[in-house]
Order: sequence, then C-alpha cells, then structure tokens
Amino acid sequence: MDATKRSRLETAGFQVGTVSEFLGLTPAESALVEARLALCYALKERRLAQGISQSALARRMKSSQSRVAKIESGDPTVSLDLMARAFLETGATVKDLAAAFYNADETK
Amino acid sequence: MDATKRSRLETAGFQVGTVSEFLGLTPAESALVEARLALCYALKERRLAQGISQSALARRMKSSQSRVAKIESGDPTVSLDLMARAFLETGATVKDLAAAFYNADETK
DNA sequence: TGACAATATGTCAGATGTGGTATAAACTTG
DNA sequence: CAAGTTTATACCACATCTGACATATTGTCA
Repeated sequence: MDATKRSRLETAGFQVGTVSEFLGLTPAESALVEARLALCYALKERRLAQGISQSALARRMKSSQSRVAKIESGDPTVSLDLMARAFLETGATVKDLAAAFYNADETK
Repeated sequence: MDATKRSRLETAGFQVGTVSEFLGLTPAESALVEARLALCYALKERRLAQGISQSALARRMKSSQSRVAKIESGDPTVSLDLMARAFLETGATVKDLAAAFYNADETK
C-alpha cells in the first residue's frame, strides 16, 4: 500500500495497519510469507521470460499443471520446498534464489 | 549404508567426487541441496552467536530439541520451510535469508 | 462467434514432514 | 572421576503436502 492511499484512508477514519498485524502474524511468520511471495513472483517471471507454459514446467519438474498454478499463486498448500524446486527447475541458481529473496517487497 | 547416511557423511566433508555426481542428482536437485546446506549452516551460526541452546530455540519456535538438531544437520526429513522458520525465528530477516543463500558454497 | 490453449480451482489417496518422547553420545565443569 | 547440560539419533502417531485428475475459467486467434 502506498503512503498516499494510506493517509487518505487514515484521514477518513480508518486505522490502517500492516497485513501482518491484521492477520496476527509473528515477525517470523510474516517474514516467511514475504519470502514465499517473493519466490512465487520470481518463478512466474522466470517462466514467462522463457515463454513456457505451466504444463511445460510441470513436465520438467515431474509435477502437474494444477500444482504449478498453485505454486505461482502462493497457495498455502504449497511448501517452500516445492516453490524452490520449481524455481531451480527453470534453470535458476542458488544465487538467483538469493536475489529473489533480496528483492522481496517490504512495504506490506 | 543407505543414501541418507551417505549424504549426511558427504555433506559433512567426506566427499570424493562431487556429491551431485555420486548421488546422480540433477542440477536443480543439487542446487536445492546446496541451498539447504547453506541455510542450516547459517542457522547454526546465528544460534551460536546468540548463545542459545537448541532447546531454547525449539521452545521459541514451538518445536522440539530433537527437531532443531535435525534441522541443523540438514536431515532429509526436514523441509526447507522448517529450516526457514527456524532461521527467521532467530530474528533473521528475509534479507538475511537472501544472504545465507548468496554465500552458499559453490565448491561441490 | 467457435475452437483451442493456458490457467485456475476443487478434491483426495498416498507420500512426506512434524512434534513428542526416549535415550544415547558428546561436552562442561567442579 | 561424576553430575549436569547440550546435542544427536531413533521411532511413531498424526498432520501436512503432493501429484493426479476433473472441471471451470480465462485468453487467443481466426
């Protein structure tokens, strides 16, 4: 959320906290959510950059199209392991993984 | 000797060729192993720097000492999720996570 | 518009991961 | 050395994740 929108809402009487606060997440928990999001975005970016479909990626990693869709949408039934596997399966290196996390958005 | 013990020994420094070659891992698989190792080392470093025991960390993250031991030893029954949670529970940020991966050892 | 490809959503049996417990081994420290 | 602490290993009931499948929705293009 950008500062402009936030202050507009707040002057209108809404107390706008962070998503983490709203969901009652601990710092560690929200950091994990942040990391997961960063990773699934980075994955989708890489896949699209390679011009391949979810089905194609699924085949590569011996999974299914539906699971890849869930991975990219940050579905809670998807583990960080599977996200990382998918990401690395696109040819990404561990350094690419590091970069994905490094660029994680902090404005929550 | 099963594959589990073998990989534990090897990641502990007893490798002859590369671990990946010996175990017949794909690039993506070995990258994941690399990432897992980097993370569990970084975790142990952080915990020791804070001077707390495995039990103390376990309490913090609502797990058990035995599980923390497995996390730090890179036990295959431990998910990347749990490793990341433990790491973040030491107060680490997502950027610290990125750094842990960025510094992953490449001599494999 | 219709046909086709891509993506999303729901479900579930089987696979994998988890906390707890027990206990052994490895350190500390007196 | 013994007593206490920390860490490692083994096991298992229960929880969570996964691939596969079915099906719906969305996007594309002629």
